[in-house]
Amino acid sequence: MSAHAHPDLTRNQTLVFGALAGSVGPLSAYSILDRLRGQGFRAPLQVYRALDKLIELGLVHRLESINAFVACRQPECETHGSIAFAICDRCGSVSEFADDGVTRRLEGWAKAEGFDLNKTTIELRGRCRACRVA
Amino acid sequence: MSAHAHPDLTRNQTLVFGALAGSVGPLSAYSILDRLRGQGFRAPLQVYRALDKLIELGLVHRLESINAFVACRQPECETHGSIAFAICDRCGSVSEFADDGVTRRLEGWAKAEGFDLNKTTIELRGRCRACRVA
DNA sequence: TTGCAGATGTTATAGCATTACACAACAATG
DNA sequence: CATTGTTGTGTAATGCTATAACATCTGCAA
Ligand SMILES: [Zn+2]
Ligand SMILES: [Zn+2]
Ligand SMILES: [Zn+2]
Ligand SMILES: [Zn+2]
Repeated sequence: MSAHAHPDLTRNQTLVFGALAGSVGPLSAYSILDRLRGQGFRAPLQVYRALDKLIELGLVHRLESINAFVACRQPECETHGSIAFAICDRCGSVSEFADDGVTRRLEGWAKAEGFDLNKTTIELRGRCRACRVA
Repeated sequence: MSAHAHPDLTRNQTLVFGALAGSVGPLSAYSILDRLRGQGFRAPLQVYRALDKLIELGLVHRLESINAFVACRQPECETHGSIAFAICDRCGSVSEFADDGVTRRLEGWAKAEGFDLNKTTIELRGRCRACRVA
């Protein structure tokens, strides 16, 4: 399922993570809600609260440019300073990767500018190899 | 005002760009709308349509992680493959910068993966030098 | 027992963005 | 001139994303 240990998730957190882990692509909070109505979910806040916790734990990432969420699929994700995502605009697939060279340069800029860096968002939009020809 | 030439903008485009260029920080589409009600703006679409065009022209950038927009302030912005933004979570200030090393590495990854790269989003969140101490 | 922290349930509301349709201005074509 | 196509505009309605506010419940520690 995941490259991470799951430190005692609650029921709601487990359900939300399961929805994401079982999906091939990213899901919006509202589509997660719809998938979990059968399990008793009724309001967006149930999803958002679980997502907040899962993101804090590093099990889930938020894709800022499409307002959606994915289960982490990068082994040793948190050992890297920043993570990048490549999102296919045609099929919706997401590739997660780390490039320490990119991280070093961005952290170098921050240090030089006195910017206290908290979180880095790197998202590539385009067409994946499979969709490129089509 | 700007580092760019302004190729015959329409009235609405001029007003929206003026609002952004005259603001110290980024603005949301709805706060732009509020600022332009006195000039006859009535609906969000008037703002979004102007923004679409201004972004296409490279005069304005969208900040994905805060759903807001800024006037471009980077000289020769479009000569770089990708642009990064550092956003202060306390005062809202935004620094725009280009790092060709970062661009090279991300483009390198895309080429190696066969990913047809269309747009790159790089956003740093944290505290600017001035807010870091406070 | 009491108190606290974290998680949950529910309703309402706020904030962001697009769809759909009608109309106006203008240039290019024939 | 009449036609056609393109781009911008105005307006209303709708849809999608996210949070505020308040009540309740659970488990655990003092
Ligand atoms: Zn990850
Ligand atoms: Zn694809
Ligand atoms: Zn720029
Ligand atoms: Zn600041």
